[in-house]
Amino acid sequence: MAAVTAGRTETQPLSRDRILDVALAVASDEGLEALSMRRVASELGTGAMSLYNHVPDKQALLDGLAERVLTAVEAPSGSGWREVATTWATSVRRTMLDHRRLVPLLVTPQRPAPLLAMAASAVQALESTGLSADDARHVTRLVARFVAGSVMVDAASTRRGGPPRAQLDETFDLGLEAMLSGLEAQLT
Amino acid sequence: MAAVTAGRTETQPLSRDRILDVALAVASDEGLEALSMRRVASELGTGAMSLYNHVPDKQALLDGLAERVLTAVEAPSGSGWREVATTWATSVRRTMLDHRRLVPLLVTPQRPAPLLAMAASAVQALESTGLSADDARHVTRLVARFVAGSVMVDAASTRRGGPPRAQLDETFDLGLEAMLSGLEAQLT
DNA sequence: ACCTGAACACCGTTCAAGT
DNA sequence: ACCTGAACACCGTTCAAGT
Repeated sequence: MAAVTAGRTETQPLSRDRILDVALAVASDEGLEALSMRRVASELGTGAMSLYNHVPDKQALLDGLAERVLTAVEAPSGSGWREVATTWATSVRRTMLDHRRLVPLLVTPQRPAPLLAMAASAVQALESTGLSADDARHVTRLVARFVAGSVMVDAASTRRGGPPRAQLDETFDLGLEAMLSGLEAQLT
Repeated sequence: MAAVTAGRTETQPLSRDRILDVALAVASDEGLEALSMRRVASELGTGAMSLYNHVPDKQALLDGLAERVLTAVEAPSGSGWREVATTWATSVRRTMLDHRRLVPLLVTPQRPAPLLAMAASAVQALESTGLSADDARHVTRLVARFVAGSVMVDAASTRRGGPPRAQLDETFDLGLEAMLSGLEAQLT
């Protein structure tokens, strides 16, 4: 909301960054349905067409939004593969739930989904703990699926008056633990 | 495609069922982006407003579509809880992947997501195998999350030239097995 | 070069008028 | 009662005209 108000100041020049700032504020406050080129432009005190000097089209704006949000995911760390997988999964989930209304954009089955793009770094981190390339891919693939589903469900249920966040966190932690224990038996 | 063509026959009266038939055909063939009230109406040889005599609004049409697709999910069966969980998860995934382009609608974090609605029947089936109510809910919650994430990822990757379906199936089966083995240790 | 108003081809839905 | 055309308030984007 603060960002939206700041966006109304008409002195600063238009830029991709300022456009993304406003787009993020609108989508966070009012949801993806409210995010239109015309709306972002009017928030910036200009016409829709002015945005096209800084962004090729709306899809590119959405991609930029997803990319910006996901830079907050911390690099996976830890010495054991389970620890690496856990910190990665937890960080991805926390980041996405920090932007509940953007979740469909972050997990969507369009384009090279950002979630899958991040998978490469997870695979690498897992390999550095001693896992084989095959095992690292296997673990990443399945953890990513569980995280994606959890984020969808959790974002949906916190929007309505679902269970408290603490309970969703606990369910996630238990599920991740179960998945990792089960995977351990499948490693070569 | 066949349904769309059949829809052009202008003799039959309009009905919710015929509208859903056409909507399903359009969305399956051309994706959810192509699905509009005006498009469905024109496919039926009438104007957009005629649809509103049988469907309150577009959201209700989408809900009807999701509901219709998900009736194909088989009732979970089996004597042990693992077998019940496996048949349910597999049936939900297969049904959703039979309608790849509808997946965002089926797993979306809006409204009482149909996936969660179906969860109640899974909980009941699990309880009938001897699981406690708490355990049945725990297993259902986590399996549903894994299934939702898997379907999102699988629908996205088969749309592009991703890995063959057989490999995605195997990844899913292994992941489900891992999840269930891990959950087994958490049961009371 | 960068910007932008008018215009085009769409949306979902309200409303009033038809049968 | 059921149906539906015109109209309203929106979309994203092209194109031509401005600076």
